[in-house]
Amino acid sequence: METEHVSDKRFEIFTYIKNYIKKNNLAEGEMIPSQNKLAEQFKVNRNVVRGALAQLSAQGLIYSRKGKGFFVSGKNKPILFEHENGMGFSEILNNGKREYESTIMKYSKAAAGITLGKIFEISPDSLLHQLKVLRSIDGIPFAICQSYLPDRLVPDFDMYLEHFQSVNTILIKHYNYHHPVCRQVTIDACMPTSEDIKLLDIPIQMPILRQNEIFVIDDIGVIEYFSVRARGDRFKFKMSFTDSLR
Amino acid sequence: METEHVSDKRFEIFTYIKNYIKKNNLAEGEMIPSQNKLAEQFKVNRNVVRGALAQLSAQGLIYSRKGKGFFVSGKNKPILFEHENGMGFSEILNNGKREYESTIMKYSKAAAGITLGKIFEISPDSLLHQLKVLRSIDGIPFAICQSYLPDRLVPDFDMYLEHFQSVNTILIKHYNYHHPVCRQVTIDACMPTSEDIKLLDIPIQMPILRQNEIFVIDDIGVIEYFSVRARGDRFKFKMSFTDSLR
DNA sequence: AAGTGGTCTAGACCACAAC
DNA sequence: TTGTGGTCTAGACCACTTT
Repeated sequence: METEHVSDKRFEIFTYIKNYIKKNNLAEGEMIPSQNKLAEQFKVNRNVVRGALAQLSAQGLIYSRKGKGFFVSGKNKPILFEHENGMGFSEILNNGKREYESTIMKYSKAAAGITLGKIFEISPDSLLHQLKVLRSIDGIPFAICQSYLPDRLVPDFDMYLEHFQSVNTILIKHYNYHHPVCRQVTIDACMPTSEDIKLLDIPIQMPILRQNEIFVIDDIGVIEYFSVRARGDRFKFKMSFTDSLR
Repeated sequence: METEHVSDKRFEIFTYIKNYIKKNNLAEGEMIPSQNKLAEQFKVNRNVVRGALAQLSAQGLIYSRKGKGFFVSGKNKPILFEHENGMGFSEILNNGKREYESTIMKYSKAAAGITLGKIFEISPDSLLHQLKVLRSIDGIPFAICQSYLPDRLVPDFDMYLEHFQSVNTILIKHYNYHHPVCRQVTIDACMPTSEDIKLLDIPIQMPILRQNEIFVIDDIGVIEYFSVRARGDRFKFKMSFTDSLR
């Protein structure tokens, strides 16, 4: 009764390498045996080894460098995001006392369109500042941030983009706005775009955690629509109800 | 100046198929050309076609059935989860008026251990009910739910598992507990385990959204630690601060 | 020059499904 | 029987890195 007949050498090698890393306690950056070595050791074709390595690579456990070899990935400790009092992305990074860098990727001013128009409660023709920023932590690209701000509330916003740290800083420093608060957060997962893969340096199947936030200022209205595409392996989101429930 | 020299037929075919689906407006379940057809059409080896198909499959755009072919995946509309008042998983499904099925996968009673002991503020030796449930919506497996409940608060919990609907129902109906409220939520993304892949019927690289919740009852303490592993492509998480900020 | 990963070819055999 | 996807072999050529 032949049942299944799963020889599946690929899976065997896949499991072997996972255990190999654990057993030999390989640290980040240490090399694992080459494709040729593994092919010889398991008496299989190199293509089979490559299949196993591809699977491990897609799961983010290893990465490859042409001409060098395959290496163990870092543990990528997740960064905790707490939403208790409606803090923004930058404040969370600050409060966690993490060193972070912000690089402006793109700036433009364009019509809101229907979807964004609804969020800001303005006509689709109204102008929005659109700012794309790459955030890195410990030198590792972490998130692609996209901010939208209504032109009427922050005229000449683009004049203050030099030495950019965060949108919040600009709002407080140059416009004397009170601290904006987060009104709504939405989170889901999605597959990375080719831009995500390039900028965040992740494998093509690494999940992206997408977080959208709407920031408001009392008596003024929606000041910012903020959308983050963050490395799923470094993103941890937490909220507590302790205050609001007591 | 040769630059790059990326022939990359795989990527060419990958893009072609993506456009093919869009252009021909293929609906869920419709078949795409076979590996042999594509190999012949592009004058490449079947292995190259297989590489492109694997990438599309890993991204959840297509799926395959042995002996039949490759087919277009469904759009998998996300299910929205709102956290305004500390509702639980089941309530959210109920409020959304979605038909859902719960299948008990496993039940046991075991010592809490150190980690769970801390959450429940009990000794590691104390017993916990441990319940694993598979939730499906519209017949599609959606999430694997793991519940932990302290034995001392819900003795004979396992006696009420027939015709199981939700833990909440049992707590209210059989123990007369007030409605438990959520105290804390944590969310992150992770790669699926082999169990996730099997039970949720997802590709091996499809991200899992993991949500942990701690439920408490006033003056009684932590009643349930709830951990969901949900299909990332069907999970959308939302919270609003409207009430607490006004 | 030798070793590494990346891509591709040509072909074999298998399990499964439909006719 | 034919066509489909799944696995694997054997080997070629390329680009890149190290010695």
